[in-house]
Amino acid sequence: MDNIEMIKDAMPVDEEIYDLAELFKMLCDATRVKILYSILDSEMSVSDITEIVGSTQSAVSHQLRVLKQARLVKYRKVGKSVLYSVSDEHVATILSMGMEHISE
Amino acid sequence: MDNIEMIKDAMPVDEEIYDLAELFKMLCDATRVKILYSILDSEMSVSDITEIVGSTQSAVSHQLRVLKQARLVKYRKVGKSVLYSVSDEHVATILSMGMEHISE
DNA sequence: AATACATATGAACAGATATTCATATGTTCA
DNA sequence: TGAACATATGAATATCTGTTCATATGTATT
Repeated sequence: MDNIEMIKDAMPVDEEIYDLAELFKMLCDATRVKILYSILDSEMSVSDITEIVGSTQSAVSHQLRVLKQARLVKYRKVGKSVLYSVSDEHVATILSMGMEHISE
Repeated sequence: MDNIEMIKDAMPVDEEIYDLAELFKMLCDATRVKILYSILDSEMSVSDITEIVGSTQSAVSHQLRVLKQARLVKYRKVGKSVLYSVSDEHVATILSMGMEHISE
């Protein structure tokens, strides 16, 4: 078996590749990264996130929806507010891996 | 100091955020992810990568340029060929962190 | 019930991005 | 030198993406 075939065999299947790319797609926008940093350690309301991120309420809400669909964030309603937080600790790990890479 | 201010202070500066998003942007396209997997362990020529990835020579070359600009891959010329490989082991780490996340 | 507040959402738009096609550049070998 | 091969590149295009604006939905308070 030649080298090319070996690499082909080791390659994740297409579905995994797409899912992986999809995950990173969530992290490739500065607004979304800021949102995730905002809610990494403690849950935050949309208006607080908006204030922290320095964007508009609408833009933040749209992006939260995207993150929600990707299951990267979870939320609970409290009165008029909705509190968001990251859905699992992998998010923090991936972000800090990335940070480690760029700060060389 | 309230919670919002604390989070704001812990937030990476904009430049870091953008660089981080930029890094993940390199990984948010299936073709680029496949290319990186192709050259994770051993260097490969453009035509071999093209064959492994199952795309066109032109598309692969364009994407290699993008990855090159982001310093995620390095290359050396050997005869008519150009052999590409990943520029550092962080790439593999980030990819496998991502894989770990999606395979839950 | 009326008002104010918090969040979500749809449409529209501008900018970014990946691919394709055609072709240029560069290298080897006869 | 000319032919064949390998890679790079520019232009064009179609698609995708993030923001904005306007407004809808939902909740609490009076």
